[in-house]
Formats: sequence, C-alpha cells, structure tokens
Amino acid sequence: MAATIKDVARRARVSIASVSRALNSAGSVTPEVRSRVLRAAHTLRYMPHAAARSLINRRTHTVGLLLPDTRGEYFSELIRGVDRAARARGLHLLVSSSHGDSPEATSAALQSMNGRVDGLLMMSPHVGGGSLGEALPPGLPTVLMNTRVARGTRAAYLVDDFGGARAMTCHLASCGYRRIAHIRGPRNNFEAEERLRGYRAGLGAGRAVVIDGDFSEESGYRAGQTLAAGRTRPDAVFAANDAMAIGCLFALTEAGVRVPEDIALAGFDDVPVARYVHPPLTTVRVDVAAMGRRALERLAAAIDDPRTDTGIFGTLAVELVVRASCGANSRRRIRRRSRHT
Amino acid sequence: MAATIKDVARRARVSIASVSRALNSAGSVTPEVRSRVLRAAHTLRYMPHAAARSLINRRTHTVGLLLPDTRGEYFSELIRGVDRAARARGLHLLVSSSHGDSPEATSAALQSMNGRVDGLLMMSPHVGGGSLGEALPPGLPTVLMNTRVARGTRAAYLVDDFGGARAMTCHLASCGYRRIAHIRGPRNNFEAEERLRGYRAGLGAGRAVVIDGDFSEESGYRAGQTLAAGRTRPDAVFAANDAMAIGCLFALTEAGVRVPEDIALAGFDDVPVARYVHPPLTTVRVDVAAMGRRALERLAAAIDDPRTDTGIFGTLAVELVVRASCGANSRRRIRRRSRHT
DNA sequence: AGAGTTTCTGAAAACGTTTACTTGCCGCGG
DNA sequence: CCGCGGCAAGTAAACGTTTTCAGAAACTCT
Repeated sequence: MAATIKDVARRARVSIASVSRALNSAGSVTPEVRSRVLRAAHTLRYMPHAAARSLINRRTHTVGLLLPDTRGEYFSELIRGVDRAARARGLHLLVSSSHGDSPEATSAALQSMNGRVDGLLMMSPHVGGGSLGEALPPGLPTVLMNTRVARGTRAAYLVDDFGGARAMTCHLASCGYRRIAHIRGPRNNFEAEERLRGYRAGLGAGRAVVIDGDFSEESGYRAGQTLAAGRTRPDAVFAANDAMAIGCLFALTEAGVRVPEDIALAGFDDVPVARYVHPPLTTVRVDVAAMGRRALERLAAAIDDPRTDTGIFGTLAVELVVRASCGANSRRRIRRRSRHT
Repeated sequence: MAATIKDVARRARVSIASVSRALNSAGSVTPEVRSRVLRAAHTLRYMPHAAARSLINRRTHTVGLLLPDTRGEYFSELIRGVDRAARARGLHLLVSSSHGDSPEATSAALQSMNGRVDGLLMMSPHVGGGSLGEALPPGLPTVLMNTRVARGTRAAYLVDDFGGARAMTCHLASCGYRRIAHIRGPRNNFEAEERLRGYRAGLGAGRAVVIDGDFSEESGYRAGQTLAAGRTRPDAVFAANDAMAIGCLFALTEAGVRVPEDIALAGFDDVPVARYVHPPLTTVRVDVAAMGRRALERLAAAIDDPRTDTGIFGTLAVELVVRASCGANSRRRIRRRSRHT
C-alpha cells in the first residue's frame, strides 16, 4: 500500500541508492537529482519504513518503559517526565505496564521488547535484584528506577525514601506526638521497605506500630477503620503513600474521628490531590517527573555511548511539605530538603 | 551481541529454516530436531529480532497512541484502559503525547510512527476533521477518540458530552437554581464545545452566562476569583471539567464564599479526586478507561480485518453523580444514565 | 519391487532500507 | 594524447527473519 523507496526511485528515474542519499543528505548528489527525488517522494507521500531502517541501522530510536502499573497520578507524572525528555531527544516510548509481580511476567515483557527498543527504563519495586539481572537482556542499556539493586551493578535512580520517611517521622515527633503508627506498603516492595526503615529510624527509641497496607487507597481505608475502632489510638499516623493516607482520612472522618485534633495524619508522594483533601495533607514531596526525565537522559547517554552504562546511582531529593493534617502550629508551609545527588 | 537465528542453527546443526519452523511450530519438524533447536535457543538466550520479523510479516504487533497530553488522572485512566486491552491481545503500545496544537506537529508525530505500528489510536480534540484526514496515513487503521469528525468518515468513539452537560444543567435547574453559569473549556476543542452546547440546551429559555477557561485547574481558580469578586453572583456554576471546578472551589473557599450555600458547583469527568474535595463534587461520570478499551478493541478488529475499518461510531454513556457540592437535598447518590451505544 | 505419497529438511528469495564497492564520466596535468 | 584523481550514480551485499520451492528420504499400496 504505502510507497517504498523503490517507487520513489522509479518515479524520479534514479537508483534507490540515490534516493537514500538525497533524503538522508549523506553522500553527494547533484541538485538536479535531489530535487527530482524530493518531488517524487512528496507526491508519493513516501515515508521510510521504520522496521527496515532499524534492521540495518541497529537503532530503533525507541526506548521501553516498564512499569508495575499506570494507574494514578504518580505514574501519570512519571510517564509525563519521561515522555517529554524522550520527545526532546527524538525518541519514541514503548510503554508496558502491569507486568505483574512474577519474575516470569517481567521476563516475558522484557523478551518481547527485544529488537524493538534501544534501551530500557524500568521500575520494578517488587523484584529482587538477583532474578532481575538474569532477566535483563545482556548488552541492552538499562536504567532502573526505585528498584532494589546492588549498588554499582546497574545504573539506577532512587528516590530518597528512607530520608523522607525519617524526616517525616521526626517532624511528627517534634510536633509532640508520642504514639506514631505507620501504615506500610506491600511486602517485598523496595520503596515500602525503605520507607518503613526510615520510619523506624525516625522513631529512635519510640515503639513502632506498623499496620499492613498495599499502597492502595482501599487498604488505607481499611486501616483507618481499624484505627477508629481500636481502643488505644495512636496520636499520629504516617502512611507510606498519599493514596493510603487519603483512604485513611476518609475512614476516620466517617467514623467521626477528627484530623488532626484526634489523630494527626501524614502521607508520602505529594500527589496533586493531597492539597485538596480536607484537611490538606502533610506529606513528602517527590518529583517523579524529574526522576523520569533524569533517568531517560542517563539512558540516552548510555545508548549513545555504551561505555557509560556503568552502575551510576542517582538519589533524588525529597522535601517535607507541612500542611494542616499533621496539626503543626505554624500555618506556613515548611520545606526541608533531603540530601540531593 | 545478541544471538541470531543463524547462531541457533549452527549450534543445533540444522538450517535456519528448521529453526524458524521449530520455534514457530508452523510446518512440521522431527521431535529430535525440535528439541535440539529448543535447547540451542535456550542456551544462547535467543530472542527473535522484532524488526526483522515485522519487516517480513508486515505486522509490528504495536499500536500507536497519540494523545494531546499525559498529565492528570484523565489520561492516566485512558492509558490504563488501552494498555490492559492491548496486553490482553498481545499488542504493544507506542505512546506519543503533547503533539501540540499545530497540525504540523500532529502530522510529524504521525509520520514518525510509519512502519512502527499496525494501527493508530488517536485523541486530538483540537484539530478539525479536515486537516486530520489528510495527515492520517492512508491504509493505516485508525480509531479516533473524542475528536471532531464527520460522522461515518472514520471509526470513532465519542463521549456523550452533549447529553451529560445537558443533564447536569437540567439537574441544577431542577434544584431550583435560576442563574446558572458555565466555565467553558478551550476554544476549538471539540469536547469543550459539545459541553457548552449541552449547557445551552439544558438551560432552555434561561440566560446563558459563559466564563472562559482552558480545562486547567489554574483557569478554574481565576474564574472562581472573578465570580467571588463580581457583584451579581450566579446561584450555580457548572464547570466544563472537574479540574476547573476544583480550582474554582478553591478560589471560592478562599474568598469566603460557601459552597453550596452561596454558590452551587458542578464539574464533569468524575476524576478520582472529585469525591475527596470538600464538599464532594457533583459531576458527570465518564468511564475513560472503558472508552480506551473499546477503542482499542475496535482497532484490533480493524487490524485483523481491514474491511471493518469503516466509519463506525460509538457513543459512550455518561452518568450524573450527585454529591454535596450542588446542594441537592437528598444525600444519596443519584445516577442518571445517558443513552448508551 | 516399483511407483506414488507423505514427511521432513535445506536453499534461496523476499521484506525495505543503508552503504561499501564499482563503474563511468569529466577535467587536468604531464 | 594518455593516465589519473575526483565526483556522481548505480550495483549489490547486508541486516534477521519467514516462507516458497524443490529435493531427499521414508512410507504405503499395488
């Protein structure tokens, strides 16, 4: 159906080699030939066939983006950051999500990308570093995001989950709360565990109270119901992400528990919704779009020069955003930045 | 670097044709040969090269998804719906967003997808149908979403923007509001115009008051400030999407105007945030994920059998979701469905 | 046992490009 | 006048697959 380079060559009465040269402006052709080719290409609406091109050039100008999910503002922002950076570099984006929790599914998703992409951007918080190393195609530049990995093994960008969680816990403690509970994320999830670790570190000698959750709003809601019904309530609750914090808030409000008067509340991520709930949510800001952008730029560099694909680590700073839900006295917004690489 | 079919053939001591047959289980091979091939392929970690494959098969097993943006829950949900349906069919997703408002940018984005995709899913609310027809590659199955297009020309899925907006306006009128204003979406945007049309239809003989907006929360905020400062306030405000409604709500609350007591408020889209703002937002539910899913299924059908790529229209039903922000007496949630195709 | 039939295998063409190599042409210097 | 360098254009190989075609081998049926 679509015109090929042969059709253009025939119409312009030149060889296909000349067509290629004229269009790619590599090698030299007479102005005469060039104009004939351009005109022919235009009238035939010729567009080079990407697959044929990438077969010989060994470049697809496409990068794969593997995510555990696409739902919610978190991933929306991440995709946006990656997409903009990719567009700026003339790269296409092959998105593949919800590759499940099983290593097989991940590995299948990886396999099907072979020959389709020049590099891989991957976020796989549930997979351990071990099996991942095996599944990753050798020789394919890869940058990981928020994934458990031995330092120096692979290029990776991490959010400072630990530092952010510790800072938040310290903040709650400094507000005077004594019994600070934590709604944790799913088990075997790297970020969830880092945040839990940060919570414990921030608590110091204090007693840890950990409630199960899975990062979904639903699980936060259930946690909130449990809290409201319990006889010994904590002073403050620090949820491992905003979605759970919001679900919890909903359950508490429904049960007539006032936030922050009866229980203070804090989240993590600073999704756009956080400032609109009532009361506005104290949280930890993570600039996911920036992480996406930086990871893509790192990947693009690795593609251009494979030698740079070493185990470079970037840790993304986070900042405390204090709003009303934690009952801090001051109404102005306090920002505290974590370390920044 | 990566092993090719030749390497496998050499190792298994058979021809490349046999390797292909053994792996694709087309044609017949001896169990003996098959097992030799499978073992060789496994030890070499052979993965067929997608570009070479699609060159000969004329199938990329990839569909392009062209969006005006990826930001926000609306697109997040849309991508999710498309992604799940694509995954179920073994299709990959090539996402390209923010192709700007200019027809040139759109056409460039389209061009660069040539030979990369088997079909196209496109949402381009700002482009008129005329220039779009030209830019679209001939012979490439395409399904449009929420895009202005002559009925029957192209396959398309539309949200019942008109019906939803009319129903909402009628609902506000039936609540007793007399002066109902509308914050409209950007000009030249198909959905914005359909919703405006629905607002006018629902108003009947009533006087229309239209405030400019561009679907961003920011523009809703400005509209809210204007409303709060004005001397003759409307009873009710119907924003053309939830983002603007929420921005407006924010501005009104800041200015000390109570919602819904002083001004009733309604939005459109039912983004997840809508139920968490205070007061919860009355809005029109649009199941974008379902639209994405159905559009993809339609596209897949057109790819499998190009004859089905006719101008089939699907109109997606919407439903009224009444929450507290419109001041309706009853607290239970009323649902009214629009027509459904 | 020989012809016909089936079953498996390998050689080679094809997909649409890019590019190294070759050819042909022109002008120039010896 | 002849050889040679330089330039433009064409030929063909290569990329990694799938698939058609043909040949070979093993059956089956008289």
